[in-house]
Amino acid sequence: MSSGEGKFSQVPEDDQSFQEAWPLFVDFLKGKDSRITQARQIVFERVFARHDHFRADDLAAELASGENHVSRGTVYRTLDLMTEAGFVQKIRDDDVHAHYEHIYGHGRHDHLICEKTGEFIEFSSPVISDELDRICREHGFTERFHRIVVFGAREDKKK
Amino acid sequence: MSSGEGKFSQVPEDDQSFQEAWPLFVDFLKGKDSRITQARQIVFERVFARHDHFRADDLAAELASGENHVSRGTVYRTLDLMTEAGFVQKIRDDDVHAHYEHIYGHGRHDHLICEKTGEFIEFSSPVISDELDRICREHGFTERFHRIVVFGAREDKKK
DNA sequence: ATTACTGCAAAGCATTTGCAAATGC
DNA sequence: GCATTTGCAAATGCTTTGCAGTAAT
Repeated sequence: MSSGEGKFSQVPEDDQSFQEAWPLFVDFLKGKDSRITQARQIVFERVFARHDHFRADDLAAELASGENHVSRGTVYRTLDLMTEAGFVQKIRDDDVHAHYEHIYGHGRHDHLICEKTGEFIEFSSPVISDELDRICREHGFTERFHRIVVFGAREDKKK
Repeated sequence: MSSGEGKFSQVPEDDQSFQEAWPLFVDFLKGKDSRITQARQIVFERVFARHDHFRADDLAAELASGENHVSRGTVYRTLDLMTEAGFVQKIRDDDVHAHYEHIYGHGRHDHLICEKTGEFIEFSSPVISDELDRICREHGFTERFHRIVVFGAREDKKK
């Protein structure tokens, strides 16, 4: 898909994130009396190797037929664990397919989704966060997390 | 895609909304060389009779076995038409099931979703809209529509 | 009379699950 | 050596679709 001006491309951030995050996931699993398995590590690593968002079934397909086989079921199961542990967030919307992205080291953010190119543009806004806080308070509501998705199109650069 | 030019009804009663909206849907269908059928009217009416949001499959199940039979396929097809015409909006999120709600006479709004009760609390915020506008502009992005969902829980009031 | 629409049931398809075999601890 | 996981594949469950009959124009 888009490959051009990757603003993160010069930083080996993903790899570093992985190095930092994996031990945390290990702890998480231990805390649940769950096991540190090869399949889980493969999935975890693959998720961190991906940039931005990805489709669950896409990842599953990729891993189901690579050299590091991980079955579809296991990919979905591991993605659930990673969500529970807070390493990925689900961003499923108008699409039937579940999308995920890893958030460790990124911080929460939301997206503008270009319907022409499928591109995901990240943004985050304290103004909106504050306002949502206010709204929640007003309704006696405690937020666990929120999701904002703006559908539309990126304007063409001046022709 | 905004609705209700100038005619801000003070009475957002569902029945009245239906009375106002149905002719507009008729026009929409005529404009597409589509037919005004009994099934479509039943679905349309049922949607307006519902308060707030509902699940597509729920509506389909209801109509598939009532006195006014409308088959599942037709319900889904009609819901698509209504979405295209702007009478309902899809609010699908963490759930596999598609949710809809009619927006005619309500105006766009977003939701706090209580994970304990499944309750949908509506809100709308000019502050957020303005901020989103600003963000879109900043990214050279044209919004078609957006969706904000806040997951969490409503605090117990008393007791 | 046309031709779109409906109903039904079968097909799609992402995701989940049951169970025997494999693997972590 | 046991319990948890994995890998299949079969099952789910919402949604879509093909087709023949039905209804709208």
